[in-house]
Amino acid sequence: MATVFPEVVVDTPERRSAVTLQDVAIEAGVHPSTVSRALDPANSGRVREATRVRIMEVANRLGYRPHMVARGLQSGRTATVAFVAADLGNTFVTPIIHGLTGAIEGGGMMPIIAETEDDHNRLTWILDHMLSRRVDAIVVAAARDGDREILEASARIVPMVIAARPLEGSALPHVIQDDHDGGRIVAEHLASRGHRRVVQLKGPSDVANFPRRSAGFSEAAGLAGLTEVSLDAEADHPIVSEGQRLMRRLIESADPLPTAIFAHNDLIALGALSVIRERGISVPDDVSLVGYNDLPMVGHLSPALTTVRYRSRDVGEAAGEMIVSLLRGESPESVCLPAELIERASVASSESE
Amino acid sequence: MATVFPEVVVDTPERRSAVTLQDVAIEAGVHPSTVSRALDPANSGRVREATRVRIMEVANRLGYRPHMVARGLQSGRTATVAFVAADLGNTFVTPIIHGLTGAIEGGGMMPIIAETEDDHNRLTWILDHMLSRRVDAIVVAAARDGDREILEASARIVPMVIAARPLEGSALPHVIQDDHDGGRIVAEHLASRGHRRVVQLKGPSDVANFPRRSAGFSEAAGLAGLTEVSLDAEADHPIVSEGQRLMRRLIESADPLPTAIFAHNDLIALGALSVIRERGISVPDDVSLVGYNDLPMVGHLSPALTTVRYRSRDVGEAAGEMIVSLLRGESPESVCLPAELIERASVASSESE
DNA sequence: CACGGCTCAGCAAACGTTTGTCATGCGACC
DNA sequence: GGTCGCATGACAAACGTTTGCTGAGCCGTG
Repeated sequence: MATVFPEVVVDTPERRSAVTLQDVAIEAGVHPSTVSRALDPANSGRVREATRVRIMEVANRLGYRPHMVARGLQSGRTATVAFVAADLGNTFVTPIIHGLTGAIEGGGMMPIIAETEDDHNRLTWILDHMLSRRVDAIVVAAARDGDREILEASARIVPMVIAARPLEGSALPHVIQDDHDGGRIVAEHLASRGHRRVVQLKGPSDVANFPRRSAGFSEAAGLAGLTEVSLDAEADHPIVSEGQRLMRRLIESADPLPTAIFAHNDLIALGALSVIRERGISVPDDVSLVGYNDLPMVGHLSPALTTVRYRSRDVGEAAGEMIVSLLRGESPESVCLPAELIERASVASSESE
Repeated sequence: MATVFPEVVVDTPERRSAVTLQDVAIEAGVHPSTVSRALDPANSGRVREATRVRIMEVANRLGYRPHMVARGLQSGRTATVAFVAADLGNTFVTPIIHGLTGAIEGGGMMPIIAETEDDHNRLTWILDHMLSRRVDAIVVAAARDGDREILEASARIVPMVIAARPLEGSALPHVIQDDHDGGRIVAEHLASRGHRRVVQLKGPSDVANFPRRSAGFSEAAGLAGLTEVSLDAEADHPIVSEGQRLMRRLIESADPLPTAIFAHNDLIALGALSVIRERGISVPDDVSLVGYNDLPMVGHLSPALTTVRYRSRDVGEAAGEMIVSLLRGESPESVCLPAELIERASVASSESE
């Protein structure tokens, strides 16, 4: 049985602009290497002005476009930065990508994205893949405790910056926010509003941000004489449903409820809030609530959520600048951005004394 | 003046795993081409089983990692998909990237990201750059009216999918949502709740979603006998501050206010809401408000925002699947996802009659 | 007038793969 | 027993750049 149209492949007439450096060279009557130099601002000094102009004219006329893959093979640089996130579904990461993109695009670099889903094996696979792609650098915003070795191994091959999530016990360059201090200012804020019994809804302890927030909070709480109700559970992931789970557990186990709750991030706070509401409890009249991250829009919640601002765009931008610096052969300082409390309506004064 | 340490460059001992196909070949005592075939599942049939096993053992022992840049140069494929967004600051895009990544990573493909900032010249530059990088396909979620020609020109060179924002008058494969119908269901909902005088807070008309929403709304409003208060302005960009501007203008120009407002997206709705509040007007008691997109968290606003759900994750995923299909040489059907109204608390019944 | 140095451009060797073609050796079939 | 075909693997030519080296002219200087 014969195929109807065996050679129907002649479907794409001029697919892939085939014009190459070679073509330009021939048309301009020079050698390819001369074209290469003429087109590279850094080397165009090695070419006579008249020749350069002629070459550029030809290049434009022919619609020449550099072949970055070929260039990458020869030069070893791909103008590509890997960005590894934990969860691309989290609105927290867009601003990081935004900042990163802005910081690196000046050099013609662009980010290439992957997502670990907080799975160590996936992280390993992704790093391997990124190394195969010969990215110029890697930004990891998905570090967890068990990931240190694999990350440091990769960092020995290609420049790496740890962002957003600290990597405990590692000397890799990083740009993070001061979570310990973030925890502290929350505790002090609650104390200053007269709260005495407080509780934390903790994020997963293998993501270093959360133990740090926890420690900062507990230390300051102790100093301020607060009593901290302990909950024998932490969130498996920093997401809404886990916030709901923790909040239910708290309601079952603590009677009376503490007067203030510190949720380790806004999503957990949101989950807690929904459970609180469905039980007919009022925020902030019956219980105060503090989140973390200041996600877009939590200022418009009812009540507007008091939270710690996390400047994720700045984190992405700083990470990008650090990459650029690293690539220049410099040794940039790690960055630790300050935490900042955003006071809104979800914390009330406690009349408990 | 002599440089202190001229040859301090010996700083990176084993930077870049230098082990190449060549190395594996020598160690295994075969020709590089044999290694290449042995490692490629599609061609490993051309290699004796025993040889294949030996080669793989050597490759593992040496820690061989394929050099995707070299492969890309030879094969013409880079396993890379360009994703072009308008504004990476918008939480709307993360889910799109999420869906896209999930759909293409099966084939080892990864997205490379850029942002137009709704600037035609930037779009042009980005497309050029992506073509230089020899991406295998491009997903554009940033189309505006004036972009049609440049997009179609690029689409002649590399497979392209238009996502999220329709491109009026173009036959390029696309995956969008039915904005016209979205506008319709909003109007019908308002009518069914007894509203008679309504108004639109329009998004920029060069982004095709908005005229479509507008048309769908107006047609259905006409059919339902609603009178539409017209506002002689539209948002320059679909962002909060523009929503505020439009709302102020509406308050100045319309007396009395219509009983219901259709904001063309949630951000505009949010801006409107903040102005409404600062004037002491109540939503939904004095005026009802509908948004569009169902951004994460608008369900937790006060009042919870009635809005049209935009399944941006699904859009990203469908776009990714379409890319995969296109790359297989197929001709996938364009996708138009249905709009769905999410009724919440920001729309009340009107007792206006 | 010769020679040193500078400017300009060509030559060719990489960079690490993939892939079409060719060579060898073997068993099988007629 | 000769030829055919198949399995296996080597060879070499790409893919489109960049870059160190070489060399031809030219100018100025001694």
